[in-house]
Amino acid sequence: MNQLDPRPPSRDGSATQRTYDRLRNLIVVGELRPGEKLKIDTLRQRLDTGASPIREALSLLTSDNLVERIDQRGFRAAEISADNFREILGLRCTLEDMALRESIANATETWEEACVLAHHRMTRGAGSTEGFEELHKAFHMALLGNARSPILLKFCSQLYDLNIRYRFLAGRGLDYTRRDVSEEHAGILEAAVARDADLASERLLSHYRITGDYLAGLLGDGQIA
Amino acid sequence: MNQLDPRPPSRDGSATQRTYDRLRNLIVVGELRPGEKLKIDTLRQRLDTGASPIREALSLLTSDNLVERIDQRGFRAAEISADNFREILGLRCTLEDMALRESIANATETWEEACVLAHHRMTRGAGSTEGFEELHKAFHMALLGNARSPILLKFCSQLYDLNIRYRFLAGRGLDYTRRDVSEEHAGILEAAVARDADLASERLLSHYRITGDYLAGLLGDGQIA
DNA sequence: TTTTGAGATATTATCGATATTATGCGATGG
DNA sequence: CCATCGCATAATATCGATAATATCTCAAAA
Repeated sequence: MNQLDPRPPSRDGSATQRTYDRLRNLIVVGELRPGEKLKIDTLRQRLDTGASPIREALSLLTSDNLVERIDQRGFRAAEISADNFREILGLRCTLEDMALRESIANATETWEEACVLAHHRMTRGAGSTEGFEELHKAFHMALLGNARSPILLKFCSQLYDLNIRYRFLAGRGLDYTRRDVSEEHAGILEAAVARDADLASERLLSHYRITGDYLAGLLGDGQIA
Repeated sequence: MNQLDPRPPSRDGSATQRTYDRLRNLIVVGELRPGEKLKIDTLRQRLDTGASPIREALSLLTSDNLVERIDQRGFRAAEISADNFREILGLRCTLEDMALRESIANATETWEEACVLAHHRMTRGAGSTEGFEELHKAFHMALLGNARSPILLKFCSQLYDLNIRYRFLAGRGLDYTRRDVSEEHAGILEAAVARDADLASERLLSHYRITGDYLAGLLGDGQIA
């Protein structure tokens, strides 16, 4: 009877974790707008949970640069700016280049298969806009995942989220319908599987910069706010 | 024995902020050992505050990689390992190199003066082991401080703390009495003020690697645990 | 019209208590 | 004698309430 409880193991962990995930998602997809005040009580109602998990989740998101804590005046969703976006893009290119090379340097068959699998799932899920972003991130992280650098990977993951937030703010799917990203993804995967670090990195960075420059343009025009 | 904060009025009145600062310090200087269970109630007594600020501070420290949160079993001080240290050292070299070059590229007289000032204060404070580390970090951050990259600087600051923790665990002052670091600091400052990015970066990284290799050796021998 | 300040309101930060969950120990059955 | 189960204990995660703090309103004075 002890271990046979039907739900506890499968049921998601703590309320804090759930709240953290949900809040992060709300901010990343732009449902909580940049600069918006995040009132504890409002969120408490909206997510149907207590104040403690909310506060803890907001604290964690502060460290992810998705939320800003203001003196003693509570929290707000992080502001956006062209400078901020450029910094994210630049750091991402540097850090992912590093991670990708290290990942390829440690290449194993297991890793290779994980990449192929993640890519397959991503292409499969391309239909539903909803789950796609999750799979897209999974693919990119799978590429880097063989780097034995947990801290570096954490940085990359954080930067990924910060970056994708701008894409959502610009309107979802906006950039992905304008060119054939599938082609780019396939190219990156191919180079990685071939253990060609230089080529893979070049393709990866180009992949980022194309989207990045486009978004930077929108930001400059004030079309994202 | 256990010296209370030399600067107890941690500027902000928030109990959370105070608790965060104090806990971080306790972990960095090794008073809370790597892997040690961090029981809420014990800390609550020790720091004389409520459970909420403790939890919030621990959450923040989790994001700094100084504390690990275990499923539903609370928190513990982050473990240490040779791999972890090597990763920190490597990342630090890469990121600080980047930040330093950007900082120098944006060089202004104000920044230059801030660096000189920070250096002066550090040499002045070299006597008291207590305040020195604070000033030492301030000097290093001042060098990087002109880079217009808040996220990058935040990463550098985090990595600095993670790194210095290993130095404390090896015994404070251990490495700083073995060679003339003042000389190294002066050299870095000189190159930075002269706007010579290549030279400054070379000296900075060498500064890190000398200490780093030494500590890596200790870790390998199992002399740090 | 603009500025200033007191009171009222809203919101946060913090505390104390409870319920949930893990852990350790001892008894029971193989 | 060893392994397993269940109970007692301890610790955590969460909630509800309170105290501290900021913000807003609006009237009065310059």
